[in-house]
Amino acid sequence: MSSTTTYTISNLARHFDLTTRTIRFYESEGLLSPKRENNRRIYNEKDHIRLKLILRGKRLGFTLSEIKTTMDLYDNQPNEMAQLEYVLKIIENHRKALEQKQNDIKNTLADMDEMTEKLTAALNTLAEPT
Amino acid sequence: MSSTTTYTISNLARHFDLTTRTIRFYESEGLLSPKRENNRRIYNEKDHIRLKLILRGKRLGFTLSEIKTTMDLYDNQPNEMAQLEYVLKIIENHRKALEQKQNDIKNTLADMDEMTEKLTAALNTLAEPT
DNA sequence: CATTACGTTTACGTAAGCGTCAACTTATGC
DNA sequence: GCATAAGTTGACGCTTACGTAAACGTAATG
Repeated sequence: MSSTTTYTISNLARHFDLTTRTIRFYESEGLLSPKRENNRRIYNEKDHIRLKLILRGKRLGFTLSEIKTTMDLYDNQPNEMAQLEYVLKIIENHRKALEQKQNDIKNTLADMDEMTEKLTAALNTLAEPT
Repeated sequence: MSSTTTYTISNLARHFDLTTRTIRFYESEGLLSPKRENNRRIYNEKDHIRLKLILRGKRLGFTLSEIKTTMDLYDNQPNEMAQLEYVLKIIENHRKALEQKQNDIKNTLADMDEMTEKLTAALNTLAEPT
C-alpha cells in the first residue's frame, strides 16, 4: 500500500506561503501538472517536491523557464549515448553557474564582515567616550 | 597625483559585456551617477566598482532596487548609535538570506552529483555491452 | 564638408511573475 | 435547502529590466 499523501491547492499554498494564483501560474507555465478530481487539482508527493525545487530555484535567481528546463532534464532520463552526454554537459554548465554564485556569496559575505567590523568599531567609540 | 582612470559608457559596456542602454538604465534607477563632460558621461574607478557590485547582486538574484538599497546603506556610514545598530541589523538579515542561498546551492550541487553518477553509470552500461 | 563614430534624450514595446477582480461550480456544515 | 468555504477559468493590470528605434548633438577623420 503506497500511502499516497495528497494535497489541495490551498494546502500547498499555506505550506509554502504562496497564493493559489501563483501555484496555478506555475502549472500554466508547465512546471506542475497535478491530477484532477472533479476538475479540482490534486497534488501528490512528487508535485510537492517539484514545488519545493521551484522555490529553491527561484531563491537562487533562476527564471521559471530555466527551472522548468532543468527539472524536465532531470526527469526524462535519456537512453541514447548522445543524449546522455548532452545532459552531462548541461549539468556541468549549471555547476559552473552555481560555483560562480558560491564565489559571489563568499565575496559578499567578506564585504559584509568588513562593514560589520567598521560599524561595531564606530559603535564602541560612541558607547565608550573618553 | 591620483592617476584618475576614467571610462566612457561604451568602455564600461564592453568591459562588462552590457549594452549602453543597460548602463543608462541603471543610472536612471539611481544605481550610478557618473560625472558629465559636455553632457557625456564620464565614469571613474568608483563607478566601475559599483557596476561590478551591481552585476554581482544580479547574479545572486537580487532586484535592482534591493541592490541600490544595499549599496546606499554601505556608502552612507551613519554616525548616530541608533542608525549604526539599525544598519547592523539589516546586514545580519542579508547575511541570513545569503546563508540560505549557500544552503540552496549546496543541496542543488548534491542533487547534480547524484544525477551525474546515474548518468555516467548508464553511459558506461551503453559503452561496455556484454 | 561629408561621413563615421560615439554620444544624448524620449518614448514605445516586451517578457516574466504574479495580483486582483469577476463570474461560475462544487462540497460541506448546520 | 441554504449559506459559506473552497475550487475553477478567464481576463485585465502592474512592475521590473531592459530592447529597440527615432531624432538629434559633437568630434574626429579622410
